[in-house]
Amino acid sequence: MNIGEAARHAGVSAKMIRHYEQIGLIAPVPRTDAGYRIYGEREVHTLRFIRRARDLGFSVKAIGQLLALWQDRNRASADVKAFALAHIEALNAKAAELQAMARTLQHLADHCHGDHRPDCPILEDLAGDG
Amino acid sequence: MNIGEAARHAGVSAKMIRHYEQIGLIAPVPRTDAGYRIYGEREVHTLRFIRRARDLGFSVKAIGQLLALWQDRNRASADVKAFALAHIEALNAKAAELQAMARTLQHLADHCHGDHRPDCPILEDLAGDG
DNA sequence: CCTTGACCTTGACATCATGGGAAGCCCCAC
DNA sequence: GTGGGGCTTCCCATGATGTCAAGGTCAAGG
Repeated sequence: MNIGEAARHAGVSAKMIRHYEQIGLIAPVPRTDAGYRIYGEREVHTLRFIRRARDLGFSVKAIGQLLALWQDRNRASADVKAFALAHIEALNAKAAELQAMARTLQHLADHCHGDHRPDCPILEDLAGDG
Repeated sequence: MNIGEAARHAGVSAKMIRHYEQIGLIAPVPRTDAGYRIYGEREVHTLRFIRRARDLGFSVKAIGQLLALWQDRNRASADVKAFALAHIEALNAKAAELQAMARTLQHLADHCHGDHRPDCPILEDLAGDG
């Protein structure tokens, strides 16, 4: 199977597959005489794993560790769980940060007339005039 | 005032001040004979505005628009408000996305024993085995 | 046999905001 | 006049992805 087909099956762009190979996240695959990469079910499976991990917000570096855990038959589920919980923490922290920004801005917007007049507490706050 | 002092007063790194100048977010300032940038209160005020806007999650491009609104005495507060509300929407959407990831992962983690055994629904889900 | 179109290859560049570092000039205090 | 710290510019790196370009390849149809 060529890279394009593998990409379609895994839900990852061909570009990213090459990229993942280049940064060492996945191992290089065999090539045809013409230099075309050849993929099998096993590789597509790995790519799908990567795709799902990405959808859960894991960084490529973290995905590398997840792949290592996945391929290690002797890992303890506790290790995986700890890894996941740490990521959940990070996700929630980031979400909270964004919500705090939204709350602050909402508060400012609530006090803005929003009409044709120029006075605006939003800009006044940004300018430090408040 | 030199760039370092301006940076300290505004809470922005000197590196970023030069960058903001280079990308046109702020106007070039006068220089000494030796080529040192010279800043006054007015410039520091603008830099502080930029810093606050960044803290609220605005992109540099958006900050450019905010600066334009700030310096336009004829703007309607409605324009500023609409801009802010759109940003609030984006922030909330992003936060919701992160929380959805966290929720999914938490659900998987809840079903992981987290002991010495290798079986782990988290990896199984990522692998598509579920 | 040749063309056409779809696909593959590599490589370079862009995004966005920020930091790091190097080479070299400048200023002030001692 | 020297030492240390600040300034200048320029280049490189991050992280994940996309775009574009130039050129090779393959399969199908005339």
